[in-house]
Amino acid sequence: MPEEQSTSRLEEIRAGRIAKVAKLRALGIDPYPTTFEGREPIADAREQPIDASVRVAGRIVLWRRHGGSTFAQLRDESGQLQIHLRKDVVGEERYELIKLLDVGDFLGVAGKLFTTKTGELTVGVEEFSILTKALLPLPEKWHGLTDPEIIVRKRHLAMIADATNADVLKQRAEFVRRMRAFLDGEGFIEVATPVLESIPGGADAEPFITHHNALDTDFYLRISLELAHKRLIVGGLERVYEIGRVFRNEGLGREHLQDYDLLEFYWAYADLEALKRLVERFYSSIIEGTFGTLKITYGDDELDFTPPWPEADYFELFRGIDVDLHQYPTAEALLPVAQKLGIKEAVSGMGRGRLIDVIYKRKIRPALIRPQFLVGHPVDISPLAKRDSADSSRVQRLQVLMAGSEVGNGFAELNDPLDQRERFEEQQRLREAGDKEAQRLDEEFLEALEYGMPPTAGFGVSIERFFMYLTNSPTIRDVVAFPLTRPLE
RNA sequence: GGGCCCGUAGCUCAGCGGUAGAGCAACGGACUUUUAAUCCGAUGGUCGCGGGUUCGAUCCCCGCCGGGCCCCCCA
Repeated sequence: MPEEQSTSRLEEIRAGRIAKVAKLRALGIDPYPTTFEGREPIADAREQPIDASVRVAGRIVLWRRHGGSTFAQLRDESGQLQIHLRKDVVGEERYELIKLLDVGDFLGVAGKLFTTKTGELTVGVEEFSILTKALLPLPEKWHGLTDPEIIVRKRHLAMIADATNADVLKQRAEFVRRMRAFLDGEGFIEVATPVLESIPGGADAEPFITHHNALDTDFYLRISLELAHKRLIVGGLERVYEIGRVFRNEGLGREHLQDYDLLEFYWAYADLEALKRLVERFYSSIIEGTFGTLKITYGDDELDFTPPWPEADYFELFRGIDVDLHQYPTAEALLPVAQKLGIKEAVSGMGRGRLIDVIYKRKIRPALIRPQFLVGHPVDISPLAKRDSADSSRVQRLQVLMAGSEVGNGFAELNDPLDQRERFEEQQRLREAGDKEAQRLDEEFLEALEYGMPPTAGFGVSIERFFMYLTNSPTIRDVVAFPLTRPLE
């Protein structure tokens, strides 16, 4: 006697639904018709008066059969509406078809609005037609999906189970739309620059490597947009911006992705003060436009973006932890200070910039909660920014901070080609000393600067990072449709 | 890359050395205004994968795979 074939529940359900598809076809009904003429969004239908005829379509998300009468919930992108099917209205033969329907299927219905005795707005269905037969069952109606792995790997399913997944994506679209609208309104033009680069530049990060077959050459995926934009400024454009995907070969974490959308803009003949005022107006516009307020809640914190924002000075903050950066002009001098502060990742061989950066990120940044500018960074951590004319160890730079995190970075762009070359050479030395994220010397960029770049202010912000904080999302993956996952098998 | 935790039915979860359970969904039936509808019935499992210990492993041990949180890196 042969072993009974083990069939999983899922396979049984799927087989049962495929059989229903066949039954529908046998009855001359197409389970996958092309359209449903004259449909209106459910949200619009809900605005209609009682007794109005409506024609709506959507996914069946709830299904309650009571013999000769059946209630169901239909959901489209705009909303959800109850429908009521009655044997005596649609006819016995049509009513039998509901046995071939399942939660998850798409249905189109026409009928008149009424209110049930419990007060729920409902379509009294006169006609209905199946629009799409689903083969796989939906998650459980009460608890929905909670498995974080499925939520990330099968976002489409998570969106069906919980529409707030889709709401975040819609809100992000609005946020980005307002970014463009603001910058367009300020006379910036949107440009597109290459994703594949010979030398990745403009940021401290490890790149991804890819290969071009026809040229038989390796290329890097860009880590920022900066250098290409400055070449456009050299070329004569005065206000440019781009919203583009960048790629950084780094670890994953609650506020880190390996690919994300960076907004950068570059503004010729503007200085740091002008940039601050523009950034305040820009953030006010996109935040208030998208969320209807400038007061944002993140975790336990109330964050108010109403300008003008307070300003914190980089060197002052260090003095606040009893470190005068001017007293430690070299890495060797600074290292014992970092170690005394208990920063375990401070080791010999690190450059001065890295040491300063790690002290800042460990001891200072976590306390910068309210929206504010951070200004006056050391030149060591800002190889592309113009020096402060009053103190050449510092640069004309601003960062936007909120909730202990960076949500914006800009500076007066370094346009002295000889100084830029020296900064790159210093970065080069750091690379050779083992700093994988030190920047690379880009001859083409240096040559462009030698043709002359007007005084320029530039600014960049990670859209996902910023948006994560604005939406009070616990992790950055929550604001991305399909975050990277390890492949299965 | 390191530390801790998790993986049982399509989904949400119990069980934790002795023949694998519940709710929802699905299947058959009753029910023409329900709201997680209700009621009756019958199903459904390589207990992530591979080794080991044991008379016996979903359970204990080791390894692997996938995931989460915290570090590291970074916006």
